Amino acid sequence: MKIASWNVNSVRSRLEHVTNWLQQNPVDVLCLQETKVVDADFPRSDLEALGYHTYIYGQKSYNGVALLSQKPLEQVTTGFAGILPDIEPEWDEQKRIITGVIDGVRILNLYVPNGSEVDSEKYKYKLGWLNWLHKYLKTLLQTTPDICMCGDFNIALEDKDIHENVSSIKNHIMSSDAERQALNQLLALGFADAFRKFTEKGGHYSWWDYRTMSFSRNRGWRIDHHYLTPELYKKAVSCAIDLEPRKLVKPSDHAPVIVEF
DNA sequence: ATGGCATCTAACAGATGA
Repeated sequence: MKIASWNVNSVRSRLEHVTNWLQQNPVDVLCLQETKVVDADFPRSDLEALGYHTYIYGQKSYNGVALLSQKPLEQVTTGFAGILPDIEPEWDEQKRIITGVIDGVRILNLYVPNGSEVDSEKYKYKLGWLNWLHKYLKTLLQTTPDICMCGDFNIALEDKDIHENVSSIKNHIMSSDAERQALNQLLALGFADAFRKFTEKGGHYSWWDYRTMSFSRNRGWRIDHHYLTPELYKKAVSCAIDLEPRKLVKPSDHAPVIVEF
């Protein structure tokens, strides 16, 4: 089974890239982030025409996640409230979580808040959001032991996941100590990085800033991840970043990442 | 130190992203 994750930075702006990519890369499930569209305007029919079932959780202008699956998904849930029904509704005002089950595997598609700048209000929101995600995962693991947690985490866990021209990594958004600690606490529940099962070296990135020709200079960050529970991690046979869509005209600033298990 | 670039909104500048 192949599961891909791709922050498309607007599914409507990227529709042609997404449909072309799916035709060339017929994955079982594609997890999209930053769809930036309300559900009524999601380009559902274009994707269904390729044989994909669509499960969407969007909002106006910002955020938004979706699952595209060749086979129908079971037990689809959205938001924190899908698993934590008592959570305050404000934590789901930003649409960042959608999940579904395929062949007994829970696919968890996340768009973690960006955080803006260290110590900003958005940064505190990011850390609070990750704290709720910890509770969410603990609950989910009680009923679903096999989880593929993927998406745009907006966190680079190790220095080698960041290009060498970033100064003060420890105080930078996406690599600060508190962000890494929060992510490590999630992983301590029993998740491992699929990419690192196959690739030890740094220099592999999934996001490059649009500005300053970052992509052509490979000044990027690896912030899009597939984290697997133990049985899935054992079964994983590959995990790779596809650079091709990032080379196109008007690309997303993220590249898709694909895991196979 | 700043802004670079891209997307969205009922905009023509500002918020957001990372």
